[in-house]
Amino acid sequence: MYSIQDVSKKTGLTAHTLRYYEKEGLISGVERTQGGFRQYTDEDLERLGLICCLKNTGMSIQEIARFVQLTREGDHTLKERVELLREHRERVLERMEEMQKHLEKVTWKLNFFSEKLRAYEAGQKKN
Amino acid sequence: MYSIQDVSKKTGLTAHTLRYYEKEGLISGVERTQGGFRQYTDEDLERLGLICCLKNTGMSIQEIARFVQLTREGDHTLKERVELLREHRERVLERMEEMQKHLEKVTWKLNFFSEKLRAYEAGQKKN
DNA sequence: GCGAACTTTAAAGTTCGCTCTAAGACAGAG
DNA sequence: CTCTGTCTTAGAGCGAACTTTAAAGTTCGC
Repeated sequence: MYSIQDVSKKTGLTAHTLRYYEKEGLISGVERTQGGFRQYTDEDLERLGLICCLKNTGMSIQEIARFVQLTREGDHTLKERVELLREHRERVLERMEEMQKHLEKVTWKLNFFSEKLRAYEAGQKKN
Repeated sequence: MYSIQDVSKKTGLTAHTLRYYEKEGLISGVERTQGGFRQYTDEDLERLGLICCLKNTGMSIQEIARFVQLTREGDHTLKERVELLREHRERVLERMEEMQKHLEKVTWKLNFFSEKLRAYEAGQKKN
């Protein structure tokens, strides 16, 4: 059992953000102490792990909430969940390809400027 | 010479966004007709191309504005520009690696659910 | 030279994903 | 017990990147 601070340290999310995620339906059913403090289980941490992966690959809070909702509904939503993940994966791959392409142009420009800089500095030295 | 609409079509940015970029210092010195309408040159389009690459790879509007500002200042800023691009490139590569890693976990989860779905559907069919 | 469609500006509004605040409850050390 | 620090909630605030609005000016086909 982990306090919200423990989980904050483990995940890198702030306690505020963890509460926010809970409010938005990203992580449901977190247990409480008799005093009302959150107590996260190892399973909660697992679930948070997937959530972070989805978020980090650019899924919106809303879509993640949708996914979590489906998970809670049980096995009859498996198909929809598979589709949701597949589509997400597809989108991410496309985005990464595009980024790759755009990064290449940046790299090209970087090399261009590097060369120009070399020439410029050579010119400076002469005077 | 291109109107703002022409450029909008060519770049995929809206006319609103183009004006916004200009206001934020991303694209400066666009010529005007006697009536005050923007007239973009091929060179402007070139510059917009790089801006889109930077933006698409996650550079903030502010940083791009900084880069453009340096460019305007002349060759003595070449070194700083090279550094700026190099750092950006480094950050992007890191981010892409991380995304790759997180996407792998998503893919793993996707396969897991696919398998579970197959089993579930097989179970359904039996009844 | 008229009217529809397009352009201009400044400024307000929107969405996302947090982030912070306030006010009160609770826990553990001494 | 009391003190200090952490927890709770609802709700306000924030920064980024647009997006929309309003009111006025311009262009162009007929």
